[in-house]
Amino acid sequence: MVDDRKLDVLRAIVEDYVATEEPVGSKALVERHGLGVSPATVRNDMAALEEEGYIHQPHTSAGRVPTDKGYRLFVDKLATLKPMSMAERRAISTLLDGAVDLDDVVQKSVRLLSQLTRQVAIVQYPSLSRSTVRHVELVALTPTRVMVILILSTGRVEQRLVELDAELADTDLAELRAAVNRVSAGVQIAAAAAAVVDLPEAVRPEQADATRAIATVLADAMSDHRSDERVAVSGTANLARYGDFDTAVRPLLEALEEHVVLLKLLGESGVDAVTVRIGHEGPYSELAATSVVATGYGPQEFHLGSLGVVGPTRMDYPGSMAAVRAVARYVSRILDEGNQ
Amino acid sequence: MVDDRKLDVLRAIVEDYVATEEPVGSKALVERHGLGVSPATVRNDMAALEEEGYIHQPHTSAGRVPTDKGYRLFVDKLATLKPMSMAERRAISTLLDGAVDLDDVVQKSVRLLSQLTRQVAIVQYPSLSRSTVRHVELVALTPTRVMVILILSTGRVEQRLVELDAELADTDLAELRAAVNRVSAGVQIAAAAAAVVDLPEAVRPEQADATRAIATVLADAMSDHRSDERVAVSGTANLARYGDFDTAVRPLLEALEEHVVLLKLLGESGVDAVTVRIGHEGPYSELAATSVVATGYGPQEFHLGSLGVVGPTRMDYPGSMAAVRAVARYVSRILDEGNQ
DNA sequence: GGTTGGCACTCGTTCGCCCTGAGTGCCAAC
DNA sequence: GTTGGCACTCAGGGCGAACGAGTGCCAACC
Repeated sequence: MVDDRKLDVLRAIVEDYVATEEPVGSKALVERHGLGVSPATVRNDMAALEEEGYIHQPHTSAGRVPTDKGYRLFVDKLATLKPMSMAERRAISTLLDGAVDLDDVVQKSVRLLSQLTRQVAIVQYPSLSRSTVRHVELVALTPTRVMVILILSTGRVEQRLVELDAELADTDLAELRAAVNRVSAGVQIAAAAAAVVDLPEAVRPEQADATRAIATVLADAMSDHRSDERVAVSGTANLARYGDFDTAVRPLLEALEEHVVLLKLLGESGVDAVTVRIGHEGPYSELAATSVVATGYGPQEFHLGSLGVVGPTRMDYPGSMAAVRAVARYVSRILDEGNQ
Repeated sequence: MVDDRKLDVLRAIVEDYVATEEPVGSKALVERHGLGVSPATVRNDMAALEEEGYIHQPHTSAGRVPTDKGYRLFVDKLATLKPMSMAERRAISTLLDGAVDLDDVVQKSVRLLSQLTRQVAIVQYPSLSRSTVRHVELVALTPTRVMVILILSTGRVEQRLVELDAELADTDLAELRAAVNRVSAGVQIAAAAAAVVDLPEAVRPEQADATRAIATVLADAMSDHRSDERVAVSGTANLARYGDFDTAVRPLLEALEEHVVLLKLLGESGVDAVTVRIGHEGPYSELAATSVVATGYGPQEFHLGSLGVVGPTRMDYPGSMAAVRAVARYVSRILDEGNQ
């Protein structure tokens, strides 16, 4: 049975442990929080909490430390989001409003998030596969060299260089450009890729070769999942505050190099729903000492990407959750504005 | 006086210390390197080397450790570049030949460099300010919304969105596009920016407003030094091998977050000239324990950007220098090919 | 029945101690 | 100039004692 006071005790333990990084004992607990009961009572509660697996004693003569299960209960039942201070809100909006392009938005958000939370922040670039094609531009750099530029609804731009076997007249290029845009503008990227590869059959024979070359590259760019894996990371210096280097910092540093791993960590939480993954709950056993606080972002509740922070299980969940949500909302808003 | 044998002794000390991370004594030295003299002789030389400041004794009963000055002498006089193995060469060329665009080249090189050297690798994106304009594309997304795309000689693409006060006809846009390209194609970016701002006066009055808006944005993008500061970093996990966390790892992690700092670290060594900055020789006193091995890259000896590695002063200089040079050459070659 | 104060007990941490051994500097001999 | 010998230094490791934070349990209390 977990009654109210036991929850209070758990909350106090989590808060103290997060603040001090040291196992917390019954006496310190009643002193620092106005629990209104004696240390002995708290000890009884602690024994019960330990029995049920919410806290744990590193060794007999030490205080208690929350377990992953304990943090989970804390997050689910106890954590009320810390409201962002006015100054913080202002910092977010002025910083992000000044962003000039998509890259800039991502860079600035990730930086901001790491500063707000003093954790490692991760922001995924808006997913390529979920966006639609806004425009395709073909630019002849030389008569046999065409730069293909793909502009997506998110503001993302991809470019590729194509070498042609034969020269392509400007008028042909213009025709081709029109044709490509006809079948792909406004269309989801995967569908556009499919439509584009069918193009060569629809054009005049003398354009077929060039069209085929360009269509191939374009389809390739549209289905290039490499760019789906782009993420920005900031705040690795905050890892320096970690206690145990080998079990906590090193695996995390390694994970941060692997963008695929990062994306899996972030997961796919819905827009406006902050997900918390605590220690072993995550997919990687090496990261059993780290937690992830993440959420999705995108205009109109449409999931375009994820962002979040990673840190030690012993982290400030309420604060991180609030910051993650606040930044995600601003990013969503900005993407929305750029898109109208 | 530093004679040949003393240099041999210094080289042996550096090599052993780099390998073992422990102060090296006279006995171990004669055993592991065929110096052909007795430990006592080596001790005399060591005393002399210490006198002259090339090596240093952490405490009385310990072996010797090279000083920054010692590493400097080692690098200047002693380090012959370790030739890359055939396998390494092949890895470099196959990896980098597979790169699809500029971003990809940079990402892959930085990754490669960190793997080859097992250090933190840094690659600066080709400098915006040194490139020329290859093409400017104007795309009307809506009648009052124009996407400006700037394609540079390095393959870099910048894009900006412009909102117009009034609608702009397609024919006007085409005219404007032609005019912009006329004054800026092939021109160094700073000059192009200047030329573009003069455009509004050359066009028909009814286009002037739109032209002005577009020219402003374009000039802004051309002179945007923010993007000059872009760098890619990889291999931070290698920091985990560092000994002292607080004096070595933390300041470096912090520096890695500050791209401006990184660029200053990389410096501006000439293409094909590998520069080594050892410990305190660098501009930041907090980074007194780290060295930088860097070089410039760019086609035809033309400096477009820098790349290099940072690591502890106790690092494998010959290996790092060779890897840095090899990667820089490949990158230069690729940029050159893309440009012909 | 839950709460409290008291008390014996546990055990990780810290400190001081000694010892060991790697490495040195110096000197006399070659 | 090189070498072997030798006394000296001193960081690091191992050991044991003292310390103290924190506990569990029990009897008393409300």
